[in-house]
Amino acid sequence: MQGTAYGDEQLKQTMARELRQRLLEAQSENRPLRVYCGYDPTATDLHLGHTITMRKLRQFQDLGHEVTFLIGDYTALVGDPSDKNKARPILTHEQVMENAKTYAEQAFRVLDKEKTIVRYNSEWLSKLTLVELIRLGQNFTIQQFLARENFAKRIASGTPIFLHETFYPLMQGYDAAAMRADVQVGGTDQLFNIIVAGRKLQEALGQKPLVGILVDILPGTDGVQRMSKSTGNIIPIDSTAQDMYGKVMSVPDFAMGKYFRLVTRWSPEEIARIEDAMERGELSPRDAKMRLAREIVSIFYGETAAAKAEEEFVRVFQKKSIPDDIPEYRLQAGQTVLDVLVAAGMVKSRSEGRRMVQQNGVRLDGEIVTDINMPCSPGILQVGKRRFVRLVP
RNA sequence: GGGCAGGUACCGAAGUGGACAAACGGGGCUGACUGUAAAUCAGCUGGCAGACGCCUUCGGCGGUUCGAAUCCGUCCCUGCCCA
Repeated sequence: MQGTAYGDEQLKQTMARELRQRLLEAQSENRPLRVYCGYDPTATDLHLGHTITMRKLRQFQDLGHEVTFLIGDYTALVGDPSDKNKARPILTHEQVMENAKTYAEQAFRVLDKEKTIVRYNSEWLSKLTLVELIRLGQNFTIQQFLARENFAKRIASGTPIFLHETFYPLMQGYDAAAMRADVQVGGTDQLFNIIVAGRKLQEALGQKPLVGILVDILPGTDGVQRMSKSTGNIIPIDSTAQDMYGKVMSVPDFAMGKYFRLVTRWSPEEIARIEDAMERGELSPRDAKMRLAREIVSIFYGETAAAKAEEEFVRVFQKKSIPDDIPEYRLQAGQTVLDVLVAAGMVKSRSEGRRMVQQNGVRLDGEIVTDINMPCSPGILQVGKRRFVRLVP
């Protein structure tokens, strides 16, 4: 149960006890536990936040249990109201499937591809009839839904709650029943969906309620809000080692503890050692964060790539030199610096390019560019701290 | 279905006939300082031109007016109260 967060000691104990029981049963029946976690493809990229549950799944997998990576192509149509203070934008099934394309592949950076079952919840949700839905709904009261903090807040602030949003927990709960799951993994925001909805529906359908494994939520690169594509604070899995290293370094110090605990392979003892050393001033927070960044990158890209990413980071940001690989842009005759900024996609518009120059944010071979109309010569063009393009004739 | 209140830029929120590309705050970006951290300070934050200026934008459409985010009509959407 390490790394879990229930926010309620009693629930944690109940779940721990049930998990033990369930393991014994499975053993005596000589079968693995059926474990799953669902991921709604509301965006294209999986990010570090998703990997917490994925690594929990991996642990089960390594212990010989049956793990399902469930793609919530149908639940994504509704949008989970759990973590939002407003309704999600409506996606079409086509958009969802487009997003889903790369989901499983990205997940295999953590999960064992050979041992993972990938399923889509449209498999059973698309066949659910209205009568069946009505029956599911009979297990819940409006009050139970309204008692949830996020709905209560929306009521208080006059923000709409659409009826279809209340279907979400039913749908997710039905997933658990359809798969006859023994264990479901999810973030703490899934408490209602897993513990209230999932378990209840399984019981209603004559199954033994599953054990919920709830893990803590990872904050994004701003250190405060949960990591989420729509907040724009994600560290994507499908990126580069350098990018991942840099993004981890940009996480505020105060959020490091969460990262230590949620996305490294470090033991609680190792984490305690690092935190003590920082506390006593023996380890600078920057160095601790570099260790963190290297650890995280090596999980996804291997130790060699992580070391390389670190070197690159030191070179570019600590020694202020230029990165190793930078995209090239072929200069055309008569182009000014401004033309190139726009043509090479370094700025969104000519106006933005002008602003960058005015604000001393543009450099050519390290020299600050002061004249937008300066004819551009080959060299390294830099915008801000991290946008580089090599200009070639 | 009825009454009332609303729909403004990425978000929140002012503006209620001209000085409005639209106050202010958040977010974002750039610069200074740094450890690509935090905090702080300064600037920028629709597009084209960058000198004047021009174009697109204030839920949609249509009107009134020399001139509309602001007035009128109509439609769509949301909240609250009533049924």
